[in-house]
Amino acid sequence: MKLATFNINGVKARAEVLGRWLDTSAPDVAVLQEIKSVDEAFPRALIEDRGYHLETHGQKGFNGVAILSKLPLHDVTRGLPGDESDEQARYIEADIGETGLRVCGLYLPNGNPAPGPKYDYKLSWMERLRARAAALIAREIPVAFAGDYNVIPQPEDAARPDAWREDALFLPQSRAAFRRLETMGLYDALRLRHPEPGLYSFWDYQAGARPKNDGIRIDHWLLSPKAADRLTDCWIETAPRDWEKPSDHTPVWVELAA
DNA sequence: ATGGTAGGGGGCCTA
Repeated sequence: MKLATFNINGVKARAEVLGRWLDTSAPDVAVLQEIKSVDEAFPRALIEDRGYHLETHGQKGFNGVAILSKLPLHDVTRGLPGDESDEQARYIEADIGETGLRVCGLYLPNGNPAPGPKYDYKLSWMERLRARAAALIAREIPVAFAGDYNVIPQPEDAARPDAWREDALFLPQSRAAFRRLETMGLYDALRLRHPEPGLYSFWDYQAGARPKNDGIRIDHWLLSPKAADRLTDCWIETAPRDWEKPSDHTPVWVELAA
């Protein structure tokens, strides 16, 4: 079973890219971030006409996540538990068919400028994610947390780490919170298979970042022990970043044994 | 040190 995470940066602006990607790469499951659409305006036919089940958690203007799957989606949860006052649409969970796998799609807050209230929100959101992960890991089921974490875990995850030293994506507290997810028993799938530097999932639209390969790795799959046991491969699909009218992110994949 | 690009919504915010 092949699963991908893809920050598409606007589902309506990305209809052509998304359709082409589903047709050619054919994920069994995909989580999408930054759909930037309310649920009623989501172009469902784009997904459903290709044989996918679809669950969305959108809001007006920005943020918004979705999960699509060839197998039916069960027990869908919208919103990250832990703060009833949080109205930002950044999190969705669902069980995949009868596989026993639970997939969590997340769009972690950017956090800039730091310090400030946006950075405080990022760190508190990461603490809520840690608590949610602990609750799901305690069930001893395979769980996969995938999405745009807006965290550069290590210097080798950026072409120019020094340019990010003061950025919320690379500040020590952000990296420590990400490491905390790993030390509690979640595995960074890409690093289980690929220790080499220079693997990126995001290139800014500005300043020719893509042709210069001035990228960062911020889209991740974190796997619970039982999900990591099923991992057979993990890779970054760079081609869609070079298609016409691309997202600034590109898909990151895992293959899990059924 | 600045500005460079993109999407969405509506005359600016977020990234």
